[in-house]
Amino acid sequence: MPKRGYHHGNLKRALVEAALKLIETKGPTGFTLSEAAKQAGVTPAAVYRHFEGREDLIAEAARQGFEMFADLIQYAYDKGQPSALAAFEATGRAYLAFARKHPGHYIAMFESGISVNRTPELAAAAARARGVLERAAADLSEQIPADRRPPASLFSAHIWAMSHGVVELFARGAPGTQSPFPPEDLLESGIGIYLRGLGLIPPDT
Amino acid sequence: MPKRGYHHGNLKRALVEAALKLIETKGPTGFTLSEAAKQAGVTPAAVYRHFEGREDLIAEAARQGFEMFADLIQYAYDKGQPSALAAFEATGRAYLAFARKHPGHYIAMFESGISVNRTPELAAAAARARGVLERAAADLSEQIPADRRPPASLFSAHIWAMSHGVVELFARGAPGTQSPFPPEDLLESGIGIYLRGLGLIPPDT
DNA sequence: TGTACATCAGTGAACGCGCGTTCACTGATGTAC
DNA sequence: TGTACATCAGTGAACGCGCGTTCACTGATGTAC
Repeated sequence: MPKRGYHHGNLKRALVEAALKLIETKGPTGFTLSEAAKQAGVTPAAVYRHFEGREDLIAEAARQGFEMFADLIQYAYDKGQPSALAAFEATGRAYLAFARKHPGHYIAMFESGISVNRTPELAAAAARARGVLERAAADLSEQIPADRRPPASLFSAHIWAMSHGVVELFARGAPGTQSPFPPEDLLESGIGIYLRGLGLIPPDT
Repeated sequence: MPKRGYHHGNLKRALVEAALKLIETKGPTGFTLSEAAKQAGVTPAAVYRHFEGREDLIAEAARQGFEMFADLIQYAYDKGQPSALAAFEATGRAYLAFARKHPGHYIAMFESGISVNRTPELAAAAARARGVLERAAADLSEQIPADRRPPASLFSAHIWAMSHGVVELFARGAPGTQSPFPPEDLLESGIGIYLRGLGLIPPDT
C-alpha cells in the first residue's frame, strides 16, 4: 500500500479495514480510534473527516458486515435450490463460514455492544439479514402440514440461536471450551436433529 | 450499608458485587477497577489487598458465576427426577433463569473475554458446570437405542449452544433483535423440537 | 486486666499513558473563466 | 493553456480525563505475656 503524499485516496475504506483487523485481534474492547488511524497511516484527527467518532466507525463496520452476511446467506440459499431442504442446509453452512472468514465483522455485528438501531443504515442492513433467514425458514416450513407448522420467525430464531451459540461457544477459544467437535459438524448435526424434530427429514436416516 | 470506619469488613465481597453491577449495566468494557472501588467506598489502591488487578477481579466474578450456575443446574436436574425428560427440561429453564437473574455473572462468564484457564479455580468451576450439563445429557440419551444415540457431549453442546444463542440474541436487547417471542418460550420450543428429533418425545404431540 | 508489638487493611499522592476530541492551520486538488 | 480561487482532506498541537498501578504511609485490630 504505497503512501501517496498528503491525500490518502481512500481513507474511509482503509479505516474500516484497520478497525476490523483490530477488532478481530484485540476484541471490541481493544479497538481504539487512535490505533485504527495509526494503522491507516493517518492522524487520529483525520478520522473525523469521515466518521462522527469511534462508535460511528464501529457501526459502519457492522453495517458492512450485515450487508455481506445477507448477501452470502441469500446466495447460499439460492444456490441450494430447488430443494428447500438442501438450500436451508447450505444456509446454515454459510452462516458458520461467514463467522469464520470475517470474524471482525461478526464481532462488530454481535459483540461490540453497539445498538442495531444506532443508524438507519445499520438497522436496515440488519433487518435485511434477518429477512433472508426468515424467508429461508418460511420456504422450508411449507413442507410441514399447516396445522403443525411453527411460525417461520420461531423456526428461524431457533436456527439462528443455535448457529450463534455454536460460533460463540465453540468456534472461538472463548470460554476455553475447546470443542470436542469441529464447529461445522456440531452445527450441521444440531440442525439435522432439529429438522428431524420438525418432520422435515425422515426419522430413521 | 453502614460505613464503619477505617476497615471495611468485607471488602472483597463488596468489590465483587460492585463489579457485577457495573458489568451488568455498562458491559464488560464499561467496567473499571477504579469505579468498582469507588462504589465500594474505597480507594482504588485498596483493591490490590484482595485482587491482583482488574482482570483478577473479573475472573473471580466469573468463577462465582460458574459455581452458582453449576449448583442451579444440578439442583434443577435433581428436582426434575425421576423422569429424565422432565429433569432435562427443568435444566433448560434453569439455564435461562440464571442468565436472566444474574446477568452480571453471565456476562463475566461468557462475554468478558477472560480465558477460562486464567486461574485453576476458574477452570475448575467451568469444568464442573460443563460436567453437570453433560451428565444430564448422558442420562437422557440412555433412552435412545444405543446404535442411534449421539455422544452425550455432542448432545449437550447442541443444547448449550441453543441456550446461549437465545440468551445472547433474544434475551438481551443486544442486536436490537427484539424478540417476537419470550425467550423462555423460544428456548423451550426449540429444545422440544430438538428432543423430538432425537426420538425422545413422541413425534405427534 | 493492661501493655507492647506484629499484622492487617486501608489511605492518598503520584506516575505515566493513551484515549477521544477540538481547533486553527495548510497542502493538494478541482473548477471557472 | 494559464491563472485565481474555492473546496477538500489532511496535519499537529493541545485539552482534559480517567485509567491501572506503585509506594510509603498509618490507623485499626489481634495476640502474647
